[in-house]
Amino acid sequence: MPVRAIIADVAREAGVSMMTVSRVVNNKEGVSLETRQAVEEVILKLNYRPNNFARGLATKRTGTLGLVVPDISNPFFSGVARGVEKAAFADGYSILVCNTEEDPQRELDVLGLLLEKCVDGLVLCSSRLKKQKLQTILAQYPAAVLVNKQLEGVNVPPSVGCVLINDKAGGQMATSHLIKSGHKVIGFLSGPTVSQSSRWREEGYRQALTEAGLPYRPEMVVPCAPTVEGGQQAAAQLLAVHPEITALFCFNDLVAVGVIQACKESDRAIPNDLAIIGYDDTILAPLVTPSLTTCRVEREELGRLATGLLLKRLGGCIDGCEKSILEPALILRASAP
Amino acid sequence: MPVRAIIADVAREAGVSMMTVSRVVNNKEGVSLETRQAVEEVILKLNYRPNNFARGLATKRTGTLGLVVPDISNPFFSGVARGVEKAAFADGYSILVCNTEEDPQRELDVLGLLLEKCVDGLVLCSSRLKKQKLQTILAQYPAAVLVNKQLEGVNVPPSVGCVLINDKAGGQMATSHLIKSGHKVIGFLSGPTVSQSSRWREEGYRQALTEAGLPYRPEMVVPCAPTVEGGQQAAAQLLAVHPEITALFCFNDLVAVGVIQACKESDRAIPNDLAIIGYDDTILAPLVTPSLTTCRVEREELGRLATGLLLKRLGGCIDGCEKSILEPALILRASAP
DNA sequence: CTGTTAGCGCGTTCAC
DNA sequence: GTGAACGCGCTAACAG
Repeated sequence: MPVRAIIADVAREAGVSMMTVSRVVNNKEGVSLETRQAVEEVILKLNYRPNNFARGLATKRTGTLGLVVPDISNPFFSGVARGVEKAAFADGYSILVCNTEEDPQRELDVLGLLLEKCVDGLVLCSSRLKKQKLQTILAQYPAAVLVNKQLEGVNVPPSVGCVLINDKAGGQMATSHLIKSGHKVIGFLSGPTVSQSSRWREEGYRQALTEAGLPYRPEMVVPCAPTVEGGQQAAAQLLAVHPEITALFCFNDLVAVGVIQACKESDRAIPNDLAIIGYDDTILAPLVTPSLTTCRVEREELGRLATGLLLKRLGGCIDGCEKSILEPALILRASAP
Repeated sequence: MPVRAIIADVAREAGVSMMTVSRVVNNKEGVSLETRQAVEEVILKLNYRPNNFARGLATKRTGTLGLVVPDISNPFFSGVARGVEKAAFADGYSILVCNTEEDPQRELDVLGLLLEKCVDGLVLCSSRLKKQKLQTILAQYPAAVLVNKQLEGVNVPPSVGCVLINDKAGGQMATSHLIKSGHKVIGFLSGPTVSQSSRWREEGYRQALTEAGLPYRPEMVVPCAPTVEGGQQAAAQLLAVHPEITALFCFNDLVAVGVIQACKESDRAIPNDLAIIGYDDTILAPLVTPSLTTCRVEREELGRLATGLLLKRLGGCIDGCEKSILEPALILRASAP
């Protein structure tokens, strides 16, 4: 690796002071056109690049954002990451990505690490930390935005914002669609019991039933692992006990695919014997057979929203931008037309 | 945000010099047990965290690696990213992730940006840059590893390594499997013509045919967009012209799914009328109907390999670790049992 | 075992 | 319009 030119090299070569070079690099006023051009030539010639570290030391700004996700290989979070990266890059920031592996201790570790790296701001997705602990940590950051996790109460640092998915609306939308199609007995495979999203979706499911004058029956709501297998097992059991069910709303697309497989085994036709609605609109949804009706969550948009909020805060806007809400959209396909 | 304690604060509070604090923080020798404990207490009390920037300025090491991918939301690259992050984190590094959006200019931009951020090393996936340009840039990095791109010749900087997928073996494996199953007329939907991977897979395809004494017929190899639609169109056309084809090897799983859809339209039974093999083993493969036989590429492993190579180089090992090769594995499912 | 000195590369303050 | 001096927070090299 060739030795890198530093600002002093450029200054010497151009016969000016370091200060002048600095002004040119940062596009500041107070340099004559000729001087500026001369310096720029030397910069090109020496292939000079300012050292972001030294700059950060002097300015207290690093131009780096932290992004913490449970697992970057999960399509949901990689979609969010894309949105974050796009928005951040457009504003001159780069992002430091860390996985928590769903492990609270590791989440603590990476949060500490990002602090040492002096990120200007933080986007934290689906935190597993307790509110108390989370607040303490977030307070050390210049600014932070939580995705998919609500933090409420008097002790929330003013620098913390959040972006949420309107899961209640999603649940309601899906359930209403099934009701409008004539279904009267609708089950909900609700995913992990610890999931906040699951609760909100159930809330929407429940409200749709109530508004339509249909009974809410707790035995129609069964938790399951958020996987194909989880959906398959839960559906098989539920349908065995309650064959009167004609439609299932599912926690996510994977669960819905599991239901499709269960139907194949039990020889049920979709959507005639059983209508199915998933959640997320992953790449799977249009490709499985039959294609899946699902609630679309714009993952990139989620990342963009979060980053936008964060950048606003970094720009000085502290109040009035504490929360954004992303609305899901129902995408109709063959499994519940 | 509370003001952050710095090393001087700790030193003052503990009644020692900054140097002693530094030694404690970095677990260096030369500090008595009591002093060490006293300092550690103050560190905890003040919640002191070293500033990685200042440290980097002094040591020339930042503890940060750059990861450049075409698109982090592409499951292939997010899988790789996971592997990179895991391996990096285990060694105390964090990663700065940038997307190129398949745009060479943007690739140049992010490569420059990462240079300014003083990353210790770089993992660059599927570069679209010309060799000449790439070499010039990579030479400025302390160390770099290319994924899925070969860089050969005398001018390759010694600090550059690469990790490749044995696509020829993959193509051969898939084609041989079809031949063993009795197929004699096998087509190849080869994906984008610019793809290096595509060429290697075709090479393997060709070799398998030749070894089995079957003719290689160029008209059986048709390029297509690496998408479901691309596969569907290409398959429809190819099968219309050459109905004698009984098996298709596809550039990737998406293309294979397109072929499945084409078969549905033309009422061909899979695998009886047409056997299909995909590539990558994405999440889709086991879930579509029929499930897809495919060449699995361990994406996380790819990332781990790349990072391992990079870290070795950073550790000083310059020769003898310039190349790693990842072997794909044939996963048998219903589309070509 | 511990502290002092110097400097990493850059931007800010104030002079000229 | 330009430059010199100082400091950001930390560590390497050298003293004590």
